Amino acid sequence: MIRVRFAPSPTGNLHIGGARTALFNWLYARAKSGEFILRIEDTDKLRSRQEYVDEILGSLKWLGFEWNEVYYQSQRLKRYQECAEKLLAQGKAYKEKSPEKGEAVIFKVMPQNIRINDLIRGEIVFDSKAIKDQVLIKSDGTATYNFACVVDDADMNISHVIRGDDHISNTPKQVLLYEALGLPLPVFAHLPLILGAEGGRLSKRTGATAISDYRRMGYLPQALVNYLLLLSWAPGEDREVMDIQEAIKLFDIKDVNKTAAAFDMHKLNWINSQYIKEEDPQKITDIVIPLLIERKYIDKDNFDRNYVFSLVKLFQGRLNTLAEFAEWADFFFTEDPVMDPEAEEKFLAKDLSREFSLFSERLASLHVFEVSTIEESFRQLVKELGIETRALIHPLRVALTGKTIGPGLFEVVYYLGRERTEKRLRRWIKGRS
RNA sequence: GUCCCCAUCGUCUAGCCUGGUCUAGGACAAGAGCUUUUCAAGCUCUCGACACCGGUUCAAAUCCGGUUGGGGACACCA
Repeated sequence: MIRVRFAPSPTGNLHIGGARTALFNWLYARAKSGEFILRIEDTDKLRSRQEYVDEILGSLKWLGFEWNEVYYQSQRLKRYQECAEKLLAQGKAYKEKSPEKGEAVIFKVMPQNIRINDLIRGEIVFDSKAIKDQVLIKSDGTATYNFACVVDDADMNISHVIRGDDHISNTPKQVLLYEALGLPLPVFAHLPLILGAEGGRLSKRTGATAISDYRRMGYLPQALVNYLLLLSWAPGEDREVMDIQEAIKLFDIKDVNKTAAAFDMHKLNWINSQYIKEEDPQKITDIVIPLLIERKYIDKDNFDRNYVFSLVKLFQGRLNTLAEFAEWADFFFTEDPVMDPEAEEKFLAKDLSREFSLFSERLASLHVFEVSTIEESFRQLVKELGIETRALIHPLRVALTGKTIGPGLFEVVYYLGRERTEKRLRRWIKGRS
């Protein structure tokens, strides 16, 4: 039975790198009908925080990575001490007293070559000369990372340790501990790191950090997972946008690349836009409503869901993120549109009182107010005035929305409604009432 | 500094294992065009890479060595 684990430490939020490690573990378990175990590595009492545990668990759930079991290292201290005692008794470890800190248990590293067989990288050989004696139990009685990790992976029957590249140099230390404790070795697979856009470490500057931030920015979890999937792995046949079930069929940890990949926000945005286009507009409405409430565009207890739904359909094809919806559709929710000064200068500097009031009158006299009849009357008007369509359509859009970009004008008029349209036009009509 | 990992378009990658089918394929980005009611979408096209040097071989992106470059690790953090 394949058993893999994801072992975050709750000293920060779940970030892109961690999410990718979780994804590959979870995916491998699913692909091989194995089990995915979650282990919270909270041995550092000072830096671990409950709020981070909550954030990490929440983000994993949001991404869709359900786990079979969950463990907390803080609850297993006795077990680590027990194993340390065993090594002490066998003379493989010793105690060291330091006046400031107290007594620690330290593992004796014997000179030897250590070879590990990595599923992704093949054989790697280390000389233990470069490895110092390792602290197993700190003087506060808690276990160090490398020790707790080995004891846990063995106790939890982890068959494959899939983790980031940055753990390669921990591996020989851990192998030594497995051997000293007489425990069977798991298979190791070290994933290449994810780099920031400029090639360096992933940071706030090079691409936001926490997964919960991506959620807030209006990324769909399926899209984020799909993008992460494509970093250091390719399904072949030039496939890119693919649902997770398809990925489960095609994925194998052996096919993961060795090369680090840079995180590219552009491509994430593109994939997200593809998913937004395909997603059920009802679901998008569900996601977008809290964003609108947050901006006070709608009232939490009293809003027209159907209206929001219609607008979602209007914008769905042109969004990179759902946060953009709140940004671009703002004029549907406010009393007056926020004017873009440049757009105003360009399209509304000229006096269009006559044209605007004529259009306003035509709208008022419409028996049936719908997109097609609005368009008909507009085209008729333009014809009568003998002007170009665009000469009137752009100023109208700016007057109604404050922007030069957005959905089709007739849809805008329709969903704005007769009253609000007329009110917004009136502002630009001089000397008439 | 020591140890380890890595190296194909700006970015993600296919190809590498099992040399010839590679004047290196796809996607994102960028640029141009079509369409058009703006923006976007969509469609078409363009730009653009085997890090370098040497070796093996009839033949190297592919195998070997070195150089350079990038990344990571060297805690009583995880």
